[in-house]
Amino acid sequence: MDNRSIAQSIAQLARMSAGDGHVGGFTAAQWSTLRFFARANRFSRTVSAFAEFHATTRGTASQTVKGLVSEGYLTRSRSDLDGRSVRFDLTEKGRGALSHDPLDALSEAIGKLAPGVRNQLASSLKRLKEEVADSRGKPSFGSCRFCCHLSCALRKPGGEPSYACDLLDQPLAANDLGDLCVNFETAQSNTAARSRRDSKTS
Amino acid sequence: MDNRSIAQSIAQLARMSAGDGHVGGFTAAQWSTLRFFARANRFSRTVSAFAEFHATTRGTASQTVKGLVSEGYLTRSRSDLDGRSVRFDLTEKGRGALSHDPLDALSEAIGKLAPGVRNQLASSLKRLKEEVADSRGKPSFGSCRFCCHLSCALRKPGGEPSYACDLLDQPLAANDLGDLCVNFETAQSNTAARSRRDSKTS
DNA sequence: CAAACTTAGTATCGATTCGAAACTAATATC
DNA sequence: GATATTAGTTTCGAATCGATACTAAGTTTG
Repeated sequence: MDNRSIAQSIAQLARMSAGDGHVGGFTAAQWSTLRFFARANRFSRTVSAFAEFHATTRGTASQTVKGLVSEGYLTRSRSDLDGRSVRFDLTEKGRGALSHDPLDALSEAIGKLAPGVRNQLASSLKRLKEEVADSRGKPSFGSCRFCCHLSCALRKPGGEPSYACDLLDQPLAANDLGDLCVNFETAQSNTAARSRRDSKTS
Repeated sequence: MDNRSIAQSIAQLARMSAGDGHVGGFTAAQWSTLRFFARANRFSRTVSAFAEFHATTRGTASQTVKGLVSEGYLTRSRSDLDGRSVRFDLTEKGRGALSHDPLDALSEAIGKLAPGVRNQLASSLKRLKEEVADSRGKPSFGSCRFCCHLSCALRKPGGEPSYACDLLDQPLAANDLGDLCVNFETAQSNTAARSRRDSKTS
């Protein structure tokens, strides 16, 4: 089986699972939006981050988000620190909608894999995501748990550790370590993210 | 990493790679169409099969195919055996267009994986595709090589083997064994395909 | 063998999505 | 303080989507 066939399998699998049109009252774009805002951390629940994640323009992303806000699945709130920034949060209604996510068919199939195979798959996908994102000069959206900007400190010996993001200089709750972040970066080869960031802070 | 996150990774990876809008002069739907007709065997290069593969309706699929025919990337020819059936074949122009496939970024990333990891990935994806397709009662589009309808005969001892499809009762060239087929079915659990077929031939 | 049904493909419709580009407003940089 | 950048929105036309209705060829069935 050649590389192209495998790549096409991934594309087909995604298409098959997400459905492309209306499933359960939402379009594919809307499902993707709900999923993103359910899994993104508080630094990443913005139109821009979602546009990056979804590989679309901010304009298109804004439209989709706007629609979901007006239907009560997301709430809109301005940031105190940056007057330009707007954060969107999933409402209870939004969280409820995700219990009928068409992607669950794929999740269940993944759950049936042997644990070793499943983990191998997860790590391969992570690797591919980083590779492709890097080649396009885009962020790959990983979780803080595997990010090089995560720092961990022990307040008192034997106590529970406290976490923080070195890049944004913000505290992180243990619960949030699995959430997606736009600023995700690995210690290794994330050349794209590095150059993107360096050009900013130079 | 939970099953949902892995599923979302697959969706994101596909989206990231295929791009969603115009890349290199083609829309996402057009790229997907070109890719399908490049890899499907002669029994499967139809509007219906493509609609199944692409998880869309025949109407939508017909539109996309029509556009590519009028632009010279596909040719249209009626079947001799079944007057309803129409087959579409990639032209040289179409084949040339695929040399700039945006999915190649993903293919290359896959090529960088260690051989064992790569094969494990391929087999996991195959498994997932079958599982999800089965749960939706749809075909999963595998290649004849792994299909339970493939039969192999040795004409003369020491000579090259000849292949055929037991289901359609048609000969298969050795070259075509890797192509995608709508009628793909494994010996194991393909209950959906079986019931679909059985209800037809009962 | 003819009526009823199924299958393959096409056409048309309105809703939605898409990217591109123009725009507002807040923040950075120089 | 002028200029550039960033976050988000709006508007536009083109393309896609699913739903539905349709034609024509093949199958089943009574």
